[in-house]
Amino acid sequence: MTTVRIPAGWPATDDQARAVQDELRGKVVLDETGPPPGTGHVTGVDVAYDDERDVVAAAAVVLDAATLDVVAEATAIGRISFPYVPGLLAFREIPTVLAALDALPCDPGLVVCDGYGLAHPRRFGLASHLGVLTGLPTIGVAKNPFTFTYDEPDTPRGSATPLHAATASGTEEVGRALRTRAGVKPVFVSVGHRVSLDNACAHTLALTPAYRVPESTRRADALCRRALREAAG
DNA sequence: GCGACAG
DNA sequence: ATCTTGTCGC
Repeated sequence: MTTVRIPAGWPATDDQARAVQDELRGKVVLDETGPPPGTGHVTGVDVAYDDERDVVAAAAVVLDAATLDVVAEATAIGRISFPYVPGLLAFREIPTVLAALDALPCDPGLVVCDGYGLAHPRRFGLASHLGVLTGLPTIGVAKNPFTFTYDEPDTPRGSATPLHAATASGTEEVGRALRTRAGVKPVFVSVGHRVSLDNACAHTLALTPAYRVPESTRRADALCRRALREAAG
């Protein structure tokens, strides 16, 4: 476990945070396919909070993409760096997540985030932000549709429909509602950095042989909760 | 102006 | 995210 400080110059207001997103958005790489599913490493990252005690715990769990076995894991503890504001989630999670990733003894490979990438009010969600800061290929797999709309995918696992964002001129496809378990609420996949949407969905399916949510984020979720307990609660 | 809104 | 008991089911 490592301890982190809030970076100097970290945004203090919503306006400052939005300005950072507008500035970094141009650095997102969208013309790469990303690593093939089932090869190399896939890393899940997640964060747990104790707002009362001002503690945040992050975890990064590296899986072998072929077997989904845990290869390595790391945690980090920090102070809460930003309140939860829809559209500004990254500023609350990133400092501690970066520290957890840095503490890993091996290459993370593809990073799977618990949230959105391109599917974001300014097209720069947590997965995009983390990708730009690390240079790693990233995708976002969220459990809720946020402000976006979608048609219900067909019942079978693997079925998908477009995730739409409302724009001034109409609608824009920002991701996909993907059924990872037959007849169960879909997850919402979007591109982060250096990965195509098709590949992001293929990875998500490879990571969900048994549960709706990717094995990577399930592992990271359990680990960061444990780290938070041991650090605070 | 009011409500909704990833985690 | 987090607060929280039991309960139905494999």
